Amino acid sequence: MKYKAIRGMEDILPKDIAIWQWLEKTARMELESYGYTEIRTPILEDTSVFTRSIGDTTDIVTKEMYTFKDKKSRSLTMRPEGTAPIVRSYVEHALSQVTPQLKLYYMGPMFRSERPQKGRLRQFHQIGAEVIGSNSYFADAEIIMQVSGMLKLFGLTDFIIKLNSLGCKKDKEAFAGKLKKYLKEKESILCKDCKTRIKKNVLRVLDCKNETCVQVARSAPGTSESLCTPCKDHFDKLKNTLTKTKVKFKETGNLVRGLDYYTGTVFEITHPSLGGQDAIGAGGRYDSLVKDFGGPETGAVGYALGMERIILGLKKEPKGTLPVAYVATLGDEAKIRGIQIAEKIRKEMPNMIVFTDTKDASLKSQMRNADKNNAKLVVILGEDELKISKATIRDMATKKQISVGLESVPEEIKKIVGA
RNA sequence: GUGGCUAUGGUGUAAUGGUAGCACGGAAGAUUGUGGUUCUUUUAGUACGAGUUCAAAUCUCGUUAGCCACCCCA
Repeated sequence: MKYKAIRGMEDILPKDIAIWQWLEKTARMELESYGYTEIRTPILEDTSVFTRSIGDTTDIVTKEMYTFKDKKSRSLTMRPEGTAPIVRSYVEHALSQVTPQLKLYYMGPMFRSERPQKGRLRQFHQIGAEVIGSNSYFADAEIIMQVSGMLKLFGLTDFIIKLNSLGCKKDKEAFAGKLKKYLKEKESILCKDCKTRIKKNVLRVLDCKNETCVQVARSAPGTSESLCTPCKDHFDKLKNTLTKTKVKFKETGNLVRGLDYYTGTVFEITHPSLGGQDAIGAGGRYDSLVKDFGGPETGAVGYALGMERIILGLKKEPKGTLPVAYVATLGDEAKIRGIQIAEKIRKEMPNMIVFTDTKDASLKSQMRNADKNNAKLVVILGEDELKISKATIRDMATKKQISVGLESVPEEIKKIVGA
């Protein structure tokens, strides 16, 4: 086997495509019913789009990005996530001038050069949504409600929405300072990773899995204590709204996101059946990002779902239900007529899949092929039929065959299918 | 990125260092124009590269890839 797909990048084969298409279709319908419209941004961006927004000390930026130079020595990066490019686009095209509030969704491949595992690829796919232009807790509530409903629509049941608030930029900084101070005192008993985290990304110490670190974190100052009054109010109202609208969530004080741009509300959706990579989605508020990109002060919330992980959590796969017809032909003359008849059936019945023989195979093997493709009926066209200008239609289930005029084949098929 | 486990036809599996076999799948056929069951035939493999040995799927090393844990994350 000489050629292989690049490590961590997978082909989605025909046998698996149905679930992908179904997921995409369902997500589109659901998101559009909430007033979201799709946005498509390029896969390549100027590297600084990500370094500035995600944070240049975060792991995503320091070791996981596919970054390279183009022929003119510009540093380009394959998008590791969807929010930063959207905000870039939002500011570039001054979309804040078009409408005060914009609801956007996207779906497509993202790239991160991590060590692949189950549920973790280097090219993976996300579905995401962003509400740009609202500071209100209600935007947070609606987006969480929406994602929760959509996951249920996908057929996922036992997911958990973890919820926390990091507070506004000031709160976040104050909290980081407080935490840093506290951890410095305990530094000697922390694990190696956490020691570097104190310098690079203090908040992450809170969700370290090391036992002593967990204990240290338990008595550390929590995010909730350092929220300013408006932030606390925002968070309380959000929780209240979710409770009243019966969206289940779990307040998780040590939930911290890995991307620097998050402020205020953060949430993470996990699914227990997925093992190590159990986060199927995550999101939060990023109120200063639009401004960081040079736009106006704009509140925004969003989330992203990992499609591969959702598929792993799904139990049943949907099956295609379109009826199938197979046009079996024998001889050159019949082949031509067969192609024409197939065309006619397709035109009159757009919801039917019509196969024709493309190999000049024997009738036997054409029948076999028809069966393999789950054909409901076969139109047989051979020399005998041509002589009398008729075609034979065989109902595969009942084995009944009828002889009909060439012109009326589509009509007869309609009768059999019951359309 | 670190550590561990693994690698045999398309898929799932077998082979004390000594003939790579089985099942499923694919293809063709079973008196020449009719599918699903059955039967026959056929197809296709030791991930890659070195080494040890008379002899390697099997032992050693390297590479690559997958899985698991960590890291991180969707």
